[in-house]
Amino acid sequence: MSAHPKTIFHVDMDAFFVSVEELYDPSLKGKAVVVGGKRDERGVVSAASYEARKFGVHSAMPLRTAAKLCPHAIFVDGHMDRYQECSKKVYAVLNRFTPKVEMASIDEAYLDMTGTERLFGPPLKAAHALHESMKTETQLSCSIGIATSRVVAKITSGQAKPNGVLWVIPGTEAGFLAPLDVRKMPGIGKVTEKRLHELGIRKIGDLAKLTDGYLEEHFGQWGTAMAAKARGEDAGGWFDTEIGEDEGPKSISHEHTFSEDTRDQSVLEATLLRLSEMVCRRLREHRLFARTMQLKLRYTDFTTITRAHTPESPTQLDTEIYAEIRKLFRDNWQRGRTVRLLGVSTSHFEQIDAQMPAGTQLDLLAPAPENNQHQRWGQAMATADKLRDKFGDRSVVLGTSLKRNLRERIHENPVERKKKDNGD
DNA sequence: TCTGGGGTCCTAGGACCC
DNA sequence: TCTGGGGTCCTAGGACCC
Repeated sequence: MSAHPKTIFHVDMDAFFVSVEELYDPSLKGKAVVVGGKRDERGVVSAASYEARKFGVHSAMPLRTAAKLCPHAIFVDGHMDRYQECSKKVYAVLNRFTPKVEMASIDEAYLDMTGTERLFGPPLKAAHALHESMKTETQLSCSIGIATSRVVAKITSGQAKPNGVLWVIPGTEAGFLAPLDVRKMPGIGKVTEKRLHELGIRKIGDLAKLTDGYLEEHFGQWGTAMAAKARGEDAGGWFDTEIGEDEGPKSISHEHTFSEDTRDQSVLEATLLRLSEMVCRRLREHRLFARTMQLKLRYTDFTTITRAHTPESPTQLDTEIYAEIRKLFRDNWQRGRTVRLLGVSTSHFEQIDAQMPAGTQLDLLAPAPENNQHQRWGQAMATADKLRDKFGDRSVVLGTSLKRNLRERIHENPVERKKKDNGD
């Protein structure tokens, strides 16, 4: 332990999706509520109220299972836009306590509160003030874990749930962690838990006792990191990074599970077009250009494949991304085999500053003749995005001439175009 | 019980280069 | 010509998280 331990808060919203739904429909309060879809739909539970949890319902459980366990539960669809809105309000509250905030997901955040004593007093006092502000300003309750590392803070907030504040006094980390099941450790899931159990390791304390050598032998690099975490240290990887650096997304994806499996090529390709458009729209919102495009394909029997391609030049154009995705699909789909899910993912981003005078950076990305086209299409798509924002996704479809044009470009053979670009 | 959708990180192998 | 070793990029799959 260093001479000046850090003070890390992990703030975790209680039953976030359910609580937000209750804000919109107060009659849900105190009832068994399941967020994620209708009781007879294909899908899983996104969140369950504490009342529903009493019946064994938990997130990631199939909706139909939840309906059997808790027949009187109220099933509601998720509303990501609402959760996103509330998440922003949560962030605003946190940001008043320290600029070193990092949203780890839509409903949880890490705060580096080191050195804020003069402003907010000792950790517990600061945490209670934060807890109070959160309640009054968002009408939502949270739990707060306080510790000297991210790992321990995260585990602590879990122990504090619901609606609690818990502080692990510096120096007592190992003792606090020792009696907990290994499963409580972030990063240890079903599979690793089973492997640890087979080795007779059940508690975090068991883990902390083992030598680095033993763990590395069985789990590689991950093993030594686990041992350090069991002692309460943020050992390498993401946990070791400073709090508050916003790095932007590393991948952007959309996927869709059909309500009924299909082998209809036109349906499958229309879905891929839609997913490509959704992905591209978000690329443009983030002003990102992607190099790697990945297709995900899940058959009825749940076997899943991913196929990726990384061309030289990055893009954010629907036409180009769809053309790649469709090629990957046609090359890899076993024709006639029914499909359960399709997904489109992009990664390997390069950011191109929109303020830059037109034609400087872009020249590097596309050969001269293609370049103007490129820019015009970029502008056209951005305009379409704006229209959709104004009038809604459903009501505004690409105009017919634009659409025809789009179709023509999609049907261009991408391989032929590439050859031309290279001057072959 | 018949298994969503959005992400992150890690591993392992092959290609390719020096 | 009978083969080393390291680094980097790419791909595929999988564990894990909310």
